[in-house]
Amino acid sequence: MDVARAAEVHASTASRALNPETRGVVSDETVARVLQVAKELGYRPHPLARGLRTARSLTVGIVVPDLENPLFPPLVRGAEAALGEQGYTLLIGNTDNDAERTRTVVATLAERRVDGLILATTELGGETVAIARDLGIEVVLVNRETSDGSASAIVGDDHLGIGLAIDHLVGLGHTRIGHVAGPARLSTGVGRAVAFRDHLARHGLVADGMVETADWFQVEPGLQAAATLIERVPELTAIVAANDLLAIGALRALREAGLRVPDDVSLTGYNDMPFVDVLQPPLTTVSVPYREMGRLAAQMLLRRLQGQDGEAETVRLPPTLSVRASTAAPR
Amino acid sequence: MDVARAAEVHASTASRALNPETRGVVSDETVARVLQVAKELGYRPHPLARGLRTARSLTVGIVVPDLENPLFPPLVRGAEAALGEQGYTLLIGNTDNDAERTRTVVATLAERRVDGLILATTELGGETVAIARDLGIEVVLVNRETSDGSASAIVGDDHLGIGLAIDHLVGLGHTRIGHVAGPARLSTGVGRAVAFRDHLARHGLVADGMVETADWFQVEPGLQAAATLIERVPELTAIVAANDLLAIGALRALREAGLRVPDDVSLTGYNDMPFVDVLQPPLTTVSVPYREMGRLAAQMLLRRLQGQDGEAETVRLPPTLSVRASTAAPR
DNA sequence: CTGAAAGCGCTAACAC
DNA sequence: GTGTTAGCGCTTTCAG
Repeated sequence: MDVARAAEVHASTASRALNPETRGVVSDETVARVLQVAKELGYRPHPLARGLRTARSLTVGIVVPDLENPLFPPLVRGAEAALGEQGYTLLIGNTDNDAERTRTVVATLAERRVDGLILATTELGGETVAIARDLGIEVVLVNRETSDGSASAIVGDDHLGIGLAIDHLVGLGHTRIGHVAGPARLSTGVGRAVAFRDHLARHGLVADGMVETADWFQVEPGLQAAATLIERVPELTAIVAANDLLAIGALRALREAGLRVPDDVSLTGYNDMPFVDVLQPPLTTVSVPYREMGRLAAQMLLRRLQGQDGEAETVRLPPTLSVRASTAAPR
Repeated sequence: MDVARAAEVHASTASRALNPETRGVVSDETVARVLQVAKELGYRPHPLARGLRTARSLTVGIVVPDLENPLFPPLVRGAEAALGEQGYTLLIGNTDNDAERTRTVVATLAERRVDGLILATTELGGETVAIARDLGIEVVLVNRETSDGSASAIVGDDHLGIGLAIDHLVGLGHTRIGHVAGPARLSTGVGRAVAFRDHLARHGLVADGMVETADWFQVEPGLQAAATLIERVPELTAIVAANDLLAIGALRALREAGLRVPDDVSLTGYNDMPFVDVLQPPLTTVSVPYREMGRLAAQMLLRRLQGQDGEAETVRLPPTLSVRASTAAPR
């Protein structure tokens, strides 16, 4: 260590002076000299060497199924910002929704000795979580949770979000409200469908026969499901879609059926994806604070890494409703 | 190294057997035994230790201005895929378009000893490139280039892309074509405006007075610029927007002016952002292969890291035209 | 073809 | 408060 030589101290003393944690042990004078010299020499610590010694890489991995799905970038961005503040760097892995790739990606990140892992993958048993745990890697889930709640998670409060949409529609006077649900194998699909039924019941409305399930969170399945729904229940005046892509599909189905939005049928989405505000009509949708979720997930992970392990906790962030022009009072 | 012990060879022999590059030096029999044992023991090499010794981290950083801009995720994803295939991992840094943050992010990644850097930041002198070079880090630019062409870059061929849009419109019979240009301080803004003039000239059409510049690649500035343009040139029958957001703004401006798309005025965008195909009308736009660009940037970087430095080269990828319903023959 | 020895840059345990 | 010593896990000379 050339800094040590230049400051005329031993390498270990220099190391202690450079590290805020151990700095207290060194005399103020020495600390000052070392820092001074380090600055002059433009000293940059070598994280690989440090990591080799301390078994901590100051590195966190984030695993997403599909970065091109507009839901994930804000998550990644929020996490990156929070981690950067604490001197951590973010490694990214994309799994293409493939279980096999998920395993490889997690294995790669584990091999890289990430200190922690933020998992945003969708269809994933507790399996991956267990693997990570075995390797001694802290895990925080984001936008999903394990069924047994054994892992810490940051999720949006879907029950509340669907409630916002329904309250809004009921407030406008709608009583025949349908739901284009997401796939039953995804927790978001099921959860929102359950919430839909709960909230209708709360308002004394019937949900039977008002739900049609799309088998994928995509435009085309949304179109299909919505078409089936409006054919079966022609008297409905509003549709709550389980996400924005399904809503876009529903919008098309309605248009193809000769129905106008919102004049004939009101429509709501979920997620507030970029540019749903420029659709025709601009979509009323539930806005989920994804960036904040990424941020919180990172912070929770860091807290756990800094020792305060404690119980696994699940934070459920409240969404808000972005009211736009796709909803109106029924005729 | 427990693998070595179990295989009853020296650690260095095991190391040689495990490394494909040096494997030839070891007897086939020994190689087989070591690989066998390594497999049984589930041996995973420790990249930090290796990196410490070899001064290579098998890590690449990507710097983007704003991951939430839909242009960047495909870039990152393409890069991640290509790097993963070669055993490299991707570190991500977001700069919020801030020069100061760009410096810190690059510094952090450099400190992490990334082997190479993919830079997708927009407004950036050769400064960052120079810094990285000084630190001995290979750099490849993506979606931008330095003015002097000193750094390797993968970019879209904007001149060709604008040509596709104009040829399409001219082919439909349009002769009075306007341009909503992007900001003059961005290379994409200027480049596309120049291309617009070139291609009109090629078709013997006049560009004078047909260009209006938006001062930001956003919906609102697009609306303003388009409004000004159609007021000044009411006889125009088509607008080429310099990007999709500007096109969405133009769509609104046209609608507000009581003009229908494509009946009264045809409209084209640029980038083929997610969901412009679900606009009303679906937008005809120039589709840029961003994922492919990310992929190529990563591959070019890897090639340079593997020694074949050579000259800096700029690859200009041809875009394609996605013809949708926002363009039609003039009345 | 294989073993021995050294060292990448840093930090932790142990002296003094 | 500071120096000494050792070692993280791996690769790379250098011998033999």
